[in-house]
Amino acid sequence: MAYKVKGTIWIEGPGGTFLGLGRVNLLQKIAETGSISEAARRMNMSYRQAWEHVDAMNRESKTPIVITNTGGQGGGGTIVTKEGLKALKQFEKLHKRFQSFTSRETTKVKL
Amino acid sequence: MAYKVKGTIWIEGPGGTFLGLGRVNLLQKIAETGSISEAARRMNMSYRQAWEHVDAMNRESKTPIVITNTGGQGGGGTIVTKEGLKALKQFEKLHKRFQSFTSRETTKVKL
DNA sequence: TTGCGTTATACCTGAACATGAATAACGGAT
DNA sequence: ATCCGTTATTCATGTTCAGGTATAACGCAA
Repeated sequence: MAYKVKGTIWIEGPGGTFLGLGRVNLLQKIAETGSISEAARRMNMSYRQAWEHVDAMNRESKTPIVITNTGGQGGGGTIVTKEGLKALKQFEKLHKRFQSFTSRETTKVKL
Repeated sequence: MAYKVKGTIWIEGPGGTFLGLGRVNLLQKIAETGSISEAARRMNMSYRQAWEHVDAMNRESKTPIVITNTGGQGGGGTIVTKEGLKALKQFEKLHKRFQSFTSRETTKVKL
């Protein structure tokens, strides 16, 4: 069986993508480190790209996904809200079900 | 429910993408018209892009998906093989099941 | 007031990618 | 031999996109 069913999946809000796999990974790193910069560094992602993801997520969400603080001890930081963690967990489950779907479909492909 | 689960899906061969929604639409048009050029015209796709899709499909398939003829009455043309039609139908079914999956998952999203 | 690390934003440049134009090759019909 | 519409391929160009740099704003600590 040389063929594989592959795909990508995401949750879309009224104005565009809300949550995808990349953003979920980023959210996890932010939750761990409390910092967008540090999360970006660990993922080998530019700060700018990370910030744009964060900004887009907040724009697509009624309730904030992360709360950022500028200035203060350590320069500031950002925390992932309760709603952010909830969305994160929901996407993880969705993604697992999607992975089941693709591998199940792969076994069905007869070419 | 403002959020929707969206995604894309495709069948991948050893060397890259074999069949996706765009290629399936193109295959259908080729089967109808017997011509890559005419199919491209009807889809508002450049001939080059259409030809590259066709070439890639044949490269990723053990048995040819389309057979092209250059020269002759009408300048030539291309036909979709039996295996091509089979692959086309299989992808259509896969895509329908994927659409069911995403709409089912959309109802599960609680944010 | 100065220093610090973070958030926030603008700008520039190089690379990847899509597009369109141009052209050759082909082979049956007239 | 010439014409025709198609397949097949190359080239130049334009446009989007990621990357890096640079810099301002912020607010607490010393």
